Amino acid sequence: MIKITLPDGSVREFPEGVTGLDVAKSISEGLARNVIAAKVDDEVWDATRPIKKDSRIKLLTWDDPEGKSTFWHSSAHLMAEALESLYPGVKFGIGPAIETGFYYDVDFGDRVFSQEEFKAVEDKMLELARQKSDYVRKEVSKKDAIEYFNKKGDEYKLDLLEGLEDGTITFYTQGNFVDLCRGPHIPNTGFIKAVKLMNVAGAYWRGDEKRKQLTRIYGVTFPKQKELTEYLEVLEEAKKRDHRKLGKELELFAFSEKVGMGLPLWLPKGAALRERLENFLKRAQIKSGYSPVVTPHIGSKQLYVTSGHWDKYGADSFQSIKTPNEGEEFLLKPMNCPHHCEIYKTKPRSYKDLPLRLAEFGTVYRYEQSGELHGLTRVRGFTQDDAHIFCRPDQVKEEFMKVIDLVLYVFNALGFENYTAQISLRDPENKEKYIGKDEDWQKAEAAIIEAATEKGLKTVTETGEAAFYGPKLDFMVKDALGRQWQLGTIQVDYQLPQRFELEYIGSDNQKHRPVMIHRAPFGSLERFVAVLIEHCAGNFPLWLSPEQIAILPISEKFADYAQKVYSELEDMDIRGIIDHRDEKIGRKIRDAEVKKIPYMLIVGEKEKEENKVSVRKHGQGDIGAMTLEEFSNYFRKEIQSELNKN
RNA sequence: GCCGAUGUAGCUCAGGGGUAGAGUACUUCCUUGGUAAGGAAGGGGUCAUGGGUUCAAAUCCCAUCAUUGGCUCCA
Repeated sequence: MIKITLPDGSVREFPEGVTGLDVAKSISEGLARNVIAAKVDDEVWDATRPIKKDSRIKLLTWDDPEGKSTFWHSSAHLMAEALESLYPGVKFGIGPAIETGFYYDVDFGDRVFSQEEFKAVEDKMLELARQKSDYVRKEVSKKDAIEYFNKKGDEYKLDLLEGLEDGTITFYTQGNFVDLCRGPHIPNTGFIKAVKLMNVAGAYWRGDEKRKQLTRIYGVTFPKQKELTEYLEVLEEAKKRDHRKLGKELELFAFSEKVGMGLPLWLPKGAALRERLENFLKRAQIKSGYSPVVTPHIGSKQLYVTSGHWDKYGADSFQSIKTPNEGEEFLLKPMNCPHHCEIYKTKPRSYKDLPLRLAEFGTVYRYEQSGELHGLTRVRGFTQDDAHIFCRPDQVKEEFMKVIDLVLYVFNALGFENYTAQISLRDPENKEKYIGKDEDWQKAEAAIIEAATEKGLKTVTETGEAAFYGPKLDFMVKDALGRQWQLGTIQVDYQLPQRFELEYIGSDNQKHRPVMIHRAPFGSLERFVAVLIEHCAGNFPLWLSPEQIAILPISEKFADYAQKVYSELEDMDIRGIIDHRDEKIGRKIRDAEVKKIPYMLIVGEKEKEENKVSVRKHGQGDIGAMTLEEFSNYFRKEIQSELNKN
């Protein structure tokens, strides 16, 4: 007999070789039907795998994240089985579960697999699922495994096997499909009730550009049809929030083939929004001791040779601008830091001058690969809300924490609550990818981790994601379709000050080297606006709305009064439009609602007489008549509360 | 950059080897209407661009460009 400890702490005895499923059955039949896998001493196991020693176990169902991922991983196998039966001879790469769903990388040989064939594969998967084939785990020797895949002719599995130790290799079989797999899996295919293939894409084998490109098929499955339907509805909703769609509908920005790909054009309404964001941050930065500066859009090539960027990115950038003079070369600036370093150098600095915080909304240009461009989130020309803090080494942590405060202030004012802070450290295995001394890296990494911990940020740490000159902390936010984007960033840099030979005179009257902190709370205005659009589904906070009010005269008889209201509001710094069209009020209201204008002011006979406006709030309806004075107070109060959230 | 998909009116899209369609927006006229679409008429497209096949191409084929889903990349 062995002792099994359940999550509630209770201990039960079972014969050796008991399975998670057996344990579930001993609790209730209902639970047993829903058990997908079992967590045995922190490792997820098949629910049907015998347990041989005393263990803690937790039964996993669809409601557990690990249950879902097991379910989807098994679904990937099911899809592979379907593909193998429909397209004999296909070869398989890897087929993991992902955040929602799964994919499998498949080599179809010369055949092109397209979305047209999804239906057939889905049907086959459901047919196979209905057979309720068990997922059977089998330990195999490396020799036998190699022999099996040699015979099958699957070079990808053979490649994977090379990296595996003999004695740790397992196969899983369901129906006619055998796969090299660590597991775990759901008990049988019958759990899978709803199947939807999402899309196909190319993916390099092992993520290596130089290797063969496989066809990656994405799918998602559910234990109930209803859950699939709900999931698809959520996706539909997300599409409605897509900033590319809303940006066009709300006339915020546009792209032009003639201007060039990845170069956004800000339309009047988008520009208004952007300017408000800029002013908001500028004010906050002045309060926090930043000094605004302005630098040109190009810089001599020598500037970037000094900074090290030329070496690192020169070949993959917009190429240099030549002048009529022989040998004179300039680059469109891809970042503002080198310019700011030169500002630092314009005069000798004392330790008493530090920290020096130079801020600039600097527009930069980067040659992103064409396939990388994406709406406003990935463009070739964008404006960073950049600043560089030059400080003494002993000030790094404090400055870092102040920047975190500023970023959180911005996020709060705009209602971002779902973000994670990603700490990116260097990959200790690949030190040649980075410049600078080990000692500096260690100091910088420690400072970031400490600052983030002290501020109580929710963090994830990624090794190998650091910039080439230093570690960083990025604030990550998801877009409407669940794609993750980097917004604010804070980076510690010991390298540039060295390359530019920046110095300050310490209290000891000796020369010292300052540390530089790069930071951008928005990241880029472009990406920030994109994420903001999706975050609020185009219903911007009142203070940011490009058009805060729409004045809707009942008929053209009230055009004069409407104009008077408009001018008075303008004096109160409330902006908007008058709808002078020859349309009925119902129509004007509808159009203003569709344009997501926060307030509609309806003016007619009644209002003119009483010198009032009838106020209608977007998404809510009529909130009654007010004098302009009353409306203005109401309006200001709302803006106040928006900006003072927390 | 790579693999797949897409490109028809300002916008959303239907159609499809025999010379172009809807809704909406726009213009004009009628209507002066009180809280989410009043009525009528009209203008608007080298069917992304360049080649090829064909008596005939917007439609089929190829290339290019752009968009898009991913991959790789992201100072």
